[in-house]
Amino acid sequence: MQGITGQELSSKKAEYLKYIHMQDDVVKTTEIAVHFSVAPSTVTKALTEIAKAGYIEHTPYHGVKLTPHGVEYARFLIRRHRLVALILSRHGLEPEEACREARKLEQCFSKDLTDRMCTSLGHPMMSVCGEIEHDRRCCGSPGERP
Amino acid sequence: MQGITGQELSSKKAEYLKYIHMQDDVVKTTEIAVHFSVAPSTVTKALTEIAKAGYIEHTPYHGVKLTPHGVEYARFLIRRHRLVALILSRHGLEPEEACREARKLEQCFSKDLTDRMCTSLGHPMMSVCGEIEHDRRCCGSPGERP
DNA sequence: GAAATATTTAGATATCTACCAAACTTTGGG
DNA sequence: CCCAAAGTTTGGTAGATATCTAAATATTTC
Repeated sequence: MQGITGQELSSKKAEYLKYIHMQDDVVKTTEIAVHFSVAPSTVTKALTEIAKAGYIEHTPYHGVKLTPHGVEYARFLIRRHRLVALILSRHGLEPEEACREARKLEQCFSKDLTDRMCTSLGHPMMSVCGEIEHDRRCCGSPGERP
Repeated sequence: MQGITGQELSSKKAEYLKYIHMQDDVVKTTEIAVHFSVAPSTVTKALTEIAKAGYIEHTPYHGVKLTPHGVEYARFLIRRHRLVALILSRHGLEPEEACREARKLEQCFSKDLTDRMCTSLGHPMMSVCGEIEHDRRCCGSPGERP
């Protein structure tokens, strides 16, 4: 997990990755295409690129599955989203709005910035759009140091 | 000032506009080119587009000057930048860092979001990189209502 | 007024993003 | 085992951004 910048994937691709992570099973191209209202070929192209970057395993005709690296990255993306949404909600936005606006902003937050905000917020457990999962190694969370 | 979204200009162009606003006089192409380390022709092209959008008056060979609309917009850009930097600094970033990171994020903050954060912060007068100027009509600042 | 300087124009390159249609391949149910 | 449905590949469109070089043009300065 060294060297994450938070900008490895375009925001659309990051949305795809988060979506894949949030499904239980192997995810099929069509499912993603329907969910995001785009053509299947658009999804295939994006998946190919995400796979090339090492976040998913794409078995043609059979769907995609996150790699361990992908799971780690997706967790970061979701945590980042929820932290940004939390901050927005603390500045007067309603949960819905905070979540929606966060989706526009989060792309620009680096891993480092995300971790520092997380620390400054005291590693909160809840945001306005879900739980925030912390990981020993993902940020300076409690318990990080031996 | 109705209908500002905050995304009217690309971030580079917004940087040019802010720079122009912060100079006293008419600003010359070369000056901008040197400041941002790009070729003069790059600047000319950008200025032409900014002028087309109505923010500056470009007298070829003689430099640029903000229009009233441009002044208003540049003020918004600077206020937005400083508010974002302020929030970051309140989350543990040093002034320098806050200002630098803000430059990466600010582009995504809409006028509306900016105004609401401004309100929630109590219309602060100072940020980490300069004063925050409020305007009766730019946000729900004190004194807005008769 | 000519030389030096500044600026603009024109023409290109490059990258990224996102998207679709059509042709082709695989799978899986019957 | 075949065919329709699902999925993929290929090739193309489109727009935005940002950049540069080289040539043309304008301005300034001596």
